Amino acid sequence: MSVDETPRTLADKLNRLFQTVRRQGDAEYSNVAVAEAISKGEDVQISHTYIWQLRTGRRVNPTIMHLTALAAFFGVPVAYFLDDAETAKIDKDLELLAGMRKAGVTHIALRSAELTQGSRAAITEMVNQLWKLENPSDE
Amino acid sequence: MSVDETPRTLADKLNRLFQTVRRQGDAEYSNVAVAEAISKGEDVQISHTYIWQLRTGRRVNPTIMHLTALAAFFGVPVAYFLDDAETAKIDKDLELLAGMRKAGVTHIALRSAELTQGSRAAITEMVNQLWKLENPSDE
DNA sequence: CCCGCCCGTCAACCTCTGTGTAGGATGACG
DNA sequence: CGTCATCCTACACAGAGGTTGACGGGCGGG
Repeated sequence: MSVDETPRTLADKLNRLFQTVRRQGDAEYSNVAVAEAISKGEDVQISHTYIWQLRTGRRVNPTIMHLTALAAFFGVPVAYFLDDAETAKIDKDLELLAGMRKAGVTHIALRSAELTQGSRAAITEMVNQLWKLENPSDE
Repeated sequence: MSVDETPRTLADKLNRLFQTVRRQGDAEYSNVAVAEAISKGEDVQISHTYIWQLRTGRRVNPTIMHLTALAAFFGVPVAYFLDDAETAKIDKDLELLAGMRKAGVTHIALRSAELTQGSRAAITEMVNQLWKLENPSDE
């Protein structure tokens, strides 16, 4: 992996962290050092062997416990290890909610929730009418 | 866990997702349904039993593989399960959905999102008027 | 009424994550 | 050169993560 490419695999991302996050005197952390620091600082145990396996791509599917501990140690959000294409895909789903809010729908919905049955029915009916008016083709 | 508190444990968060993210006809997804959907859609396998174990807090330390699959299915970023700040933010979105459904206004909100600017403004205004009418005391 | 269907629950089981332990390389110090 | 310290590598194994299969209960339809 070249330095200026964005890391793709979990191993790459972890190695990038070792590469950039160093201790005083710019010496890279060793696997053992990180393992000890984590096992001491957090209340999570991790072995230097396992860190090595993760860095070399021999293990690729850690539990959230270990991943969070590593992220905490290096001072990055856990999402650093997970964000990529996956996140992009998910973000599209969230667009619906975001879009609704941006369109001022939140306002409508929240207040509607506090309305009486009768008023709500009236609103519903009105929305349905408008919707039909604007979407003549759909069912 | 009451509906309006932000969930703390992984089990709570997962249950919250089941509670809010539903399929058409507002029926809650069953564990089996989710397991099948994930095993089919993503290239990750997961068993309905395991989902149950996570929901009931019997297992609390899943691997990133399963966690990402679950997050993807429910349309939230993986960070929802890991980062508490992220959880709170997203939870507010989920609350909106939950509140709307409880009040029977899912219909309104979803369709409003498809309306033109003008119609939406009209609805908003109408809701505000009704709301003021029914809640004279509040600001 | 009973049959089929799907659900949540449970316990036994199997796979793979994560550990213990040790070998070989390298460098510092005497 | 010998010793010590510390690193990365390797591999077998313990145990936690995840699955399988079965049981009992609720519900709708013939």
